[in-house]
Amino acid sequence: MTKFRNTKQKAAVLAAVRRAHHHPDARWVYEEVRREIPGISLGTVYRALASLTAEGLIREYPQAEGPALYDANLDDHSHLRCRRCGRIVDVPTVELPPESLEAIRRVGGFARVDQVFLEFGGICDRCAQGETKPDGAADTAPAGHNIN
Amino acid sequence: MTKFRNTKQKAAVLAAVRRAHHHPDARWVYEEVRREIPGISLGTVYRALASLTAEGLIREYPQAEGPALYDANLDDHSHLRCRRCGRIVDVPTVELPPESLEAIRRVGGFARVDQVFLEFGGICDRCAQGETKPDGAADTAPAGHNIN
DNA sequence: CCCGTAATAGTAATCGTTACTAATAACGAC
DNA sequence: GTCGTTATTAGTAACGATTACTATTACGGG
Repeated sequence: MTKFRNTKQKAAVLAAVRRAHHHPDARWVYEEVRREIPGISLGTVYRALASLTAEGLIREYPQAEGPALYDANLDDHSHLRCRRCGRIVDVPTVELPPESLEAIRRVGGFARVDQVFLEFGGICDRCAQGETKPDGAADTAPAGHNIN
Repeated sequence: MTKFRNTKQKAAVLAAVRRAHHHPDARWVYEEVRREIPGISLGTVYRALASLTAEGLIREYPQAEGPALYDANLDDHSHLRCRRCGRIVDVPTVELPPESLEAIRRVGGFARVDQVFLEFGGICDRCAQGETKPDGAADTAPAGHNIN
């Protein structure tokens, strides 16, 4: 095990991530912690976030587009993202049938398949309210599988 | 609909993606096309890939880490990635039970949930061969859900 | 209280990608 | 075929997110 030290910068970063009521990125944490420690550097925030992730105190969600997000919620959960406003909410994880994973393992020619990365996309209630008839085209559409 | 023109650069990019027997990134396509059109610029490759994606001729898979990958396989499929060597193979999509999606929609407070982003992780056969007893620690471990 | 060394502030550098510019070439009209 | 418009190009600069570097500071075990 590597040696971790408890600095006030790291503590402030952890506190900021914990009090966030969303999934903050490094920049948000930086701005937040700066109110308490004005001289902190962005690099320190990045290092603290990486360290806290390594310590298992927070989770890191690198995104396909945009900066990585951080999450103080360590419980098993998936993310549901509104492709209109980008808002992300935590939702329970969906268990995949073991036989599906076995089929995937077999057809993929793998020794084992032991990770599932799952995310959901849709339109949140708020965005659905002020919605015009023709489904706008400026939506975020990451790689994945559309249904309906 | 926007107007698309057929240039030899774009055709060469499409051909390169189609003949790739893996999921190439922009750099690979660039090097590949350069053998045919030495003067092509990397920016043109990026623009061609974006254009072809918009035309629906290829698919783009932006990744959490590293460059976006491109795929000429338009069939519905998911990706299985070896966290040792990074190799990605296509596997059939797993259908999620509609009641799970409905539960997710409800608990998330969304108007609708119509996208699922799914990826699998594991160890491919090749990497499992030359494997040392203690499960090495230098593995790629993106955000997701571990099983077992 | 002291020392080894992890962590820091500040800054430069990296990587993938997009934006900009003037020049070129597709392609529909004639 | 010729023309004109305009999408596309080559080349390069700029961008955002992140990491690397360096000298300095400060944690925390002994």
